[in-house]
Amino acid sequence: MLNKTRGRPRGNPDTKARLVEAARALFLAHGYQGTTVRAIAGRAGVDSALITYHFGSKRGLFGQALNLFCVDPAALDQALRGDPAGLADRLLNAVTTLWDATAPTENRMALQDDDAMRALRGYLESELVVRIAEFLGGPDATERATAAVGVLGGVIFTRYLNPVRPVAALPSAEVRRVFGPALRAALHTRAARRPGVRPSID
Amino acid sequence: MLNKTRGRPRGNPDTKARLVEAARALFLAHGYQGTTVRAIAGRAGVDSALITYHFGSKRGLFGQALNLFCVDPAALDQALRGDPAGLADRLLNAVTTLWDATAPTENRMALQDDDAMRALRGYLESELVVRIAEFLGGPDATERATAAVGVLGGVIFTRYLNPVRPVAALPSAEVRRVFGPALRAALHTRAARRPGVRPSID
DNA sequence: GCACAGAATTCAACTGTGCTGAATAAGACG
DNA sequence: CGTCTTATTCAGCACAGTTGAATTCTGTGC
Repeated sequence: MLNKTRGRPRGNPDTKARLVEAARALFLAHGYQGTTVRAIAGRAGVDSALITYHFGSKRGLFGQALNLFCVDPAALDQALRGDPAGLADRLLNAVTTLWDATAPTENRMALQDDDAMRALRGYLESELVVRIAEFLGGPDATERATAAVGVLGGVIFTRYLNPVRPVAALPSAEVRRVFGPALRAALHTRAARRPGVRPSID
Repeated sequence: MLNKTRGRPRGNPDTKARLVEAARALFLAHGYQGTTVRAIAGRAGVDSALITYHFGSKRGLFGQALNLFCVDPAALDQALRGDPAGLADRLLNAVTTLWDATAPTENRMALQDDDAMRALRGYLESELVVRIAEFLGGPDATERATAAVGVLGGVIFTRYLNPVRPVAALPSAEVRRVFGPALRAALHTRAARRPGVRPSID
C-alpha cells in the first residue's frame, strides 16, 4: 500500500515517535472514535500494522499519545504543608496549575477514556480524601475531607472535563477567589447535625 | 438469518418497544461500545436492519433506550422559591432526588455520551447559573452562582457520573449535611477581594 | 370486497474498522 | 561472515454499522 520496499528500512527512523506525534494531532482533532489507525499510520507515512506492533493496540497508542495524568503528587504534598488557614487556596492552586497546563481539548478527551476516569476516581478516593482527612484531624475529618474533594471534583469537572462557560472562563487566579469560600467551608465548617431539612414538596 | 418468513409479520407486534427493552438491558450491562446492533436485534428476536429502520442509527436507539435527562425543571423551580437561608438544602435535595431515582449504571453511562454531556453543560451554564444569580441578587451574584454551580457539579460528578466512594456512599440525607456548609458559603459568602495567595512554590 | 399505497420485516451485501500472520529486509553482535 | 532480533509491508480475516432490494402484511378509499 505504501510501496516502500518491504522489510526493515535503512537508518533508524524513529517511527514510534512519528506515530505518537501523528496520533496526538488526530486524536485531539477528531476524538478517539473519529480517528482510525489507518489515518494515523497514513499521516506518519507508515503501514497501519505498525501501530499494533509498537503499541499493542489503538488504545495503547492513545494512552501514550495523550499523557493522561490525574494529579501531580508533588503539588499535593506542597499543598498539604503549612497553615490550615491557607489550605483551601493551596489546594485550588494545585488543581488549577496542573490542569491549566494541558490543552483544553486533551482534558475533555479524558472524559471519554474509561481508564483515565478510573484513575482519577481512584486517586480522589484513596489518596486525596485520606490525605486531607489526616491533615485536618479532629472528629469528623473524613466527612469534611469528603466535602472538600467533592468541591475540588466540581472544579475539575465544570472547568476542565466538561467546561461550563462561567467556570471555565475564570482566570486561574479568580478560581481561588470564587471557590475559596466554598472550599474553606467544606474543610473547616463542622457539618451541623440538624434534622433533615424538609424537602418542601415531592 | 432468522427464517421468520420475510415481509411484514402478522398482528402488530410492538417490535420497537421490544428493541428498546433489549437495548436498554444490553447497554446497561456492556456499555455502548460493548453492545452490537446484532446482539440487540438477536435478543429482541428480529433482524438487525430493523434498528436502523426504526431508530435511524445505533446512537438513535441509545438515546431512546436510556432516558438521558439532565435536570428536572420543576424541582429547580421549587428550590428557587422560599427563604434564601434554605436554598442550599433545597438545591442539594433537588439534585439528589433526581439523580438517585435513576440506576447508577445509567448515570455512569451518561459520561460516555457526548450528547448527554453537552446537554448537562448547556443546562448548567445557561439555566442554573442565571436562575440562581437572579434569585440571589446583589453585586457579585453571578460569581456566587458560579461557585454554587461548581459545587453542585462536583456533587453530580463525584457521586453519580464517576462515583468516588466516600461521596457515592453517603445516604442522600447526609449529602445535604456534608455539602451544606460548602454550598451555603458558595451562595452567600461574598468572595473577598484579597490579593493573590502566593502559590508557595512552583 | 378489493385494489393499492405504505409500513414492517428479512436477507444479502457493502464499506470500513482494528488486528493478525506470513514474508522480507535491515541492524546488532559474536 | 552467520545468525538472531527487530522493524517494516502486505494481504486478509472477523466483525462492526448501515443500505437496498425483495417480500409480506395493514389500512384506507371506493
